[in-house]
Amino acid sequence: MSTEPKLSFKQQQLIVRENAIVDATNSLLAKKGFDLMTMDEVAADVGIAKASLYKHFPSKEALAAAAMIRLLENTLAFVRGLAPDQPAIDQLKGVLQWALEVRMKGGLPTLPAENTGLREALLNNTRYITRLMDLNELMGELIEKARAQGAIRADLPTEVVLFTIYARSCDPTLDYLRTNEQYSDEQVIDFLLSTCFGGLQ
Amino acid sequence: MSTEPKLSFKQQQLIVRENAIVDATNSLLAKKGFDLMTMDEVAADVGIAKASLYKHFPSKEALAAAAMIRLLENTLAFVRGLAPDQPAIDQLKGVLQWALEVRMKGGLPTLPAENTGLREALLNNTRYITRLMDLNELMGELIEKARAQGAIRADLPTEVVLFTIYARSCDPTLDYLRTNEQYSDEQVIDFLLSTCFGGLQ
DNA sequence: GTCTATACCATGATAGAC
DNA sequence: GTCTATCATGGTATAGAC
Repeated sequence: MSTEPKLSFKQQQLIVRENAIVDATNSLLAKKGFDLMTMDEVAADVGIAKASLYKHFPSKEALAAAAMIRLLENTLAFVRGLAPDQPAIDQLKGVLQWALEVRMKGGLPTLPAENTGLREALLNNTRYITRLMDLNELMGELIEKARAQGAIRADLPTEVVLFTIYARSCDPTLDYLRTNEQYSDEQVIDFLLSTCFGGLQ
Repeated sequence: MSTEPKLSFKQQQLIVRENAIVDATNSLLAKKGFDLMTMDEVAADVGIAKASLYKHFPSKEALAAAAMIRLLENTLAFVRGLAPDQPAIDQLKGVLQWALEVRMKGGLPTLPAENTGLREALLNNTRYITRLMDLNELMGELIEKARAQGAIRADLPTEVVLFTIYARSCDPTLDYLRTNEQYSDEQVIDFLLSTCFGGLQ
């Protein structure tokens, strides 16, 4: 993004360190969720003392929000990088597939769960909300384009389609099918994609 | 179920009290989730002291399990009461619709969230597991019948269909659409049912 | 079996030396 | 900015009187 060439060594070090912290947070958040993740664990995972964590991030909420914001920005970058001449419906499928692949590799679900302390914190985080609204707008345009092209049912409001795709990216079915070890990761993703867009019937 | 006619007054009182406790647990569990629900809240909601709670249920996990088991047993009763001559696909839709209506009225989602302390406790609760396996079997039979009748895609394993329906009964889309207040409860349920079985396309 | 009061512990957050 | 050591809070669970 920024093109300033000269960051002091100390500044670079700081960025690397903070990335490592967010990485650990990301992983723990995906594995245990916000409420069950402890700051002790994050610190231990990064290999620093807990007090040092608080020099970088003022609270558990802020730390988790940083991880969620990074995910959202990656998602935005992916959506902006989609081939614009591709059929809109294929672009939408590509977004969901990408989100599911991220989750398979230990990433976070796109949306925060409802019953978690994190949700309220995120709603008060303007940076997060801004990114989310940007994503909603981009996705909304794709959905309307796909509908105009006859690839999405006309009786479904844009909003319903949008939430349905978001929800599918967090679908617990992924975890259930994976613990079975009966299907490959690719198959599981195919199942989720095809049931989301094509339905069960 | 049991047909013994004579329960002492004290025993009846006990049952009523425990039902009230499970009611409160159910409601709080639906609203805040397992980790954020506190025993103080449950006690306050019922109108008894926290210590009294522990005379009825030995732990928070056991209390939450009781609520989940009651939900499972209600679900089983509903499935067993379905008209057997109805097309299997309609019976499946009926189950999902019923589960969504329960949730709308402040009930619990059918499955526990992954990242919650409750999940592990439930996996060690034989009573819960037994009920869950019973339900899985009944639903599995319905799914296979529906597939034989050509109403379910032949390329989807029974397991995938089963989990997809379960997951849909816990779908966060319901909450998101409801906070919008743009659609009636019936409309929201219709959206969820039709996207689940019919897909987005 | 209900209450009040409390033990006990996990965990988010800080103090203060280096 | 990192550490060790500590505080403060809140929440599960229990003791003991009635």
